[in-house]
Amino acid sequence: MTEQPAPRAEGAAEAPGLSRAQRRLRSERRILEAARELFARQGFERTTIRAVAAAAGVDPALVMQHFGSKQGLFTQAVRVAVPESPAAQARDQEQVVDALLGSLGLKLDGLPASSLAMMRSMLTHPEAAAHAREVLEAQISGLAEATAGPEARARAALLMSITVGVAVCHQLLALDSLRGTPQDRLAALLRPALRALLDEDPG
Amino acid sequence: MTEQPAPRAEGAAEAPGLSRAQRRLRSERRILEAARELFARQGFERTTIRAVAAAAGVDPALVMQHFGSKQGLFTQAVRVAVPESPAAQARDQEQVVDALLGSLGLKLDGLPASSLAMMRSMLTHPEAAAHAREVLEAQISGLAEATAGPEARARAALLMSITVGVAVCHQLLALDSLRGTPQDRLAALLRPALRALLDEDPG
DNA sequence: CAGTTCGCTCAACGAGTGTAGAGCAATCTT
DNA sequence: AAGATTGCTCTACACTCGTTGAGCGAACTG
Repeated sequence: MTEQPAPRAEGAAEAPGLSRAQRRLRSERRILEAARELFARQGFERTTIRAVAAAAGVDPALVMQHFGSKQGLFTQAVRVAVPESPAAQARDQEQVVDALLGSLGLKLDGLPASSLAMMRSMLTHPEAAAHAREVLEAQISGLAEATAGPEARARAALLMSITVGVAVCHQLLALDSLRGTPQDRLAALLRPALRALLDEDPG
Repeated sequence: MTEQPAPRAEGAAEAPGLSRAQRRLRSERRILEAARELFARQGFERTTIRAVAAAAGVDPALVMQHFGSKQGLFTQAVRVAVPESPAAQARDQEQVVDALLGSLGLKLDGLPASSLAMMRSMLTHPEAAAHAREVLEAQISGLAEATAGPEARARAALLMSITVGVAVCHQLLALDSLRGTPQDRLAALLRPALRALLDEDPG
């Protein structure tokens, strides 16, 4: 019927058996989770603190209290264990290719929300761009070290660019032509291209 | 010295010999040019009409009068002759590869501001995303038709994804590892990878 | 040269944003 | 059980944004 006017959910009545610290932690997690999802879907600028708070079932001011500012919330939401270079412990080129395809989110069920949030905002939000550059350059370094050979860094940069491109088109733009193809087929088609960038040939 | 308090540049004193229609057109062009540059640099949401107007040396209200709304301005700024599929009149695979590398902005001196504006905003602005999908799918169709072979559409989609990825990383993120490599070298390194996606091999 | 047109600016509104401070009520302490 | 602590909400401020309508003055028309 008529919607209950939110019975003054004092943040207390629900979840009866939790301590104050536990409830605080639970709120923080809920906010972070909601923030990641919204940042991943709409990017930094279109995501409002009010929307995050509403999605988390919480007052906007609480978000400020926990994370200091919208930027602080974004930083926390995006900062997760920085994925080590996809080729950290790869022994041969085939393992490098496997690692790259894995980091694409083609295998498994997509990339984590935090990664999507960073990617979604990296073209419009300066801090996200800086973070993206940092992460990508680090991965390129690892990749270049693993591949060696002439122009290793340029090759590695192109490999990461390809990864970014496929991730962007598939996960963020959701191109039908990509979504309509099974992920293992995409990986299979992509594999020779990645191999071609790893091979040393007389250019 | 102290800056002149803008001597009431009535839009008339300057450019003495132009007719009203000519001045109107000149204003429109200036606004569009400023808009393209700002949209390309900061994306849709961070670009304000006030900033565009200031960059064009014009009152914000004039922008509204010319383009109706911020969205209208963006649409006009981004709508340019849709680039025909990079492989429209390609005869063999090598010409397809050339066309792809060309549409990357690696050759010449980068992509036009209108393309950069669309790319910059395509992850955060729904209209830009729709436009990007439309353009990319069209190019994929043309590419798939030119390449034929098994799974042609998936291959074409991956080719466009690679193009997008390199363009994003090079033109928008400005990754040092890419900017530090001559563009012809990047093209040369990329070529075998693109070829690998065009070749039909038993997968 | 008088009257009209119109490109343009000025000033302002209303909505939405990030953010800060006061206060409540449930939990923790003694 | 009384007091101190604190997670949380309410209210509101200051600001910026897109957008609008009135009006000015130069360019056009006769």
